[in-house]
Amino acid sequence: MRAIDIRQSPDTRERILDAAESLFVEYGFEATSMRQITGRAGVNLASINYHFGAKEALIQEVFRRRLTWLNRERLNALERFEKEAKGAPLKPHQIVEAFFGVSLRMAADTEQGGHTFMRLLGRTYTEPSAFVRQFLADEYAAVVPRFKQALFRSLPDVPPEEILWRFHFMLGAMSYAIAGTDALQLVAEYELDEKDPGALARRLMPFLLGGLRAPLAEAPAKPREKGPRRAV
Amino acid sequence: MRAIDIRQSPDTRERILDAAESLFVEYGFEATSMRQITGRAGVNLASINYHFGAKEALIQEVFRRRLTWLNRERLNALERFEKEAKGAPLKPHQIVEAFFGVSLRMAADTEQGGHTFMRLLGRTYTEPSAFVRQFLADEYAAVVPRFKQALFRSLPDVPPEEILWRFHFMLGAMSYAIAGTDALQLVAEYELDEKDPGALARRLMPFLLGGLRAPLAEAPAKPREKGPRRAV
DNA sequence: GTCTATATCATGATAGAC
DNA sequence: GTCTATCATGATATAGAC
Repeated sequence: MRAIDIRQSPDTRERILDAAESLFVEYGFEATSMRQITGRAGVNLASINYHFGAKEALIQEVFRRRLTWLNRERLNALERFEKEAKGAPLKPHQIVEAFFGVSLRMAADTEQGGHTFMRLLGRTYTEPSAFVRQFLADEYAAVVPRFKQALFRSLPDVPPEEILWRFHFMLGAMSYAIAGTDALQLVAEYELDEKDPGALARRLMPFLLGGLRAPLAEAPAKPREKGPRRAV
Repeated sequence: MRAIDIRQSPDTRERILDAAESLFVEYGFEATSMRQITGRAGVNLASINYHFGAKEALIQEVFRRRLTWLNRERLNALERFEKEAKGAPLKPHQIVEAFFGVSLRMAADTEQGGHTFMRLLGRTYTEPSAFVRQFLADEYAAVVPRFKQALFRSLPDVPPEEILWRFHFMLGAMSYAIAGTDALQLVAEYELDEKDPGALARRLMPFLLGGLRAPLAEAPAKPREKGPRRAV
């Protein structure tokens, strides 16, 4: 009968994951040493290898722990809307809400580490490391096709290829908006309303929808078939 | 009277910068060793320290070399439009063209390494390393205020704070679109028209403008003062 | 300016006592 | 499961001959 040591709860494994997550955001994967991680977690150096085997496996577990949940939530949200719609195509704002709204809500959670994780995730989309990229691709394999289909149905007049590009652009705007909070200071020397965690979502969602529904650009070289040629 | 050695031109210094630039994109700053750089450049290991002093200084020089030019081009483009306008506010699309169009044109240059550099730059906005962030902030100090002012004048009905957020979002969409070409495969398993270097600009610019000019979100809690309440 | 050789240090990983 | 001690490796940086 042993009392739980307060300083040790949550358990070692979880403490390592939390410490690694926050350090990866601050310094990146490569620049973060295992000594830093175990130092911040207050555990022994060897415990990382005991619990995870190697640093690479630890990195993957940091992502898996939250990403699986996040993607299930995204699918749940999408399916709720689809149930409501009873077979009709969804509205673009519903699809955007299901995918990006869920992410932004996670990013607004500064208590349980959701914010930290979303910053990390955002930076990781442009991460060069091959094994991380492969890992992300696998985790998204179940989600992305569903959202693509929903967007195609929702915007039948927009060429599918264009929709994919814009999905890509939206992902970029969001990732960067979350990950690059520091980069925000490049643009605004004074502080914006960062303290309010909901502010980002309220500002970003209209931007995303505006971009998604923007009028199409005209084809590059091919001249219009009808109507007069514009004089240059 | 000595003939120029073909294998050695351009000179050592430039070869190091080119090799470093491409390796930084592939592996990141920390993960790229000086041995890799000198290896790819075909020069001696010690030559980095001879020419640049330390790795950190090399990193800065990789950026300075192109970023100074890029930002001057951005300002030139802005000033050309302002001259044309003769004191009138610029159109949003002109400002976006001056800032992002110039970047995208550089990103389309796959011959002289502009593409490689813009990918690197995009990733670096979310770079954790403190000295890189400081360096970027200094390089942008002359440019950003000018574009902010132009945007404020161009969109007098949009609150300045909102404009800054949207500038931030645009920067994110572009950075990510350039940096995360690999992440594009997350969304589109088949290849989009990446080969055409102008395609990105043609697709991205409408998206950016659509986001920049999107209707404002309503204030969160504060109810509208005029007009009927919508039934939920 | 360029090379070889090396100093110094931090890293990821492991062996083995407890 | 947790610790100490240690290994092997690869990192940045430099000294000194040419």
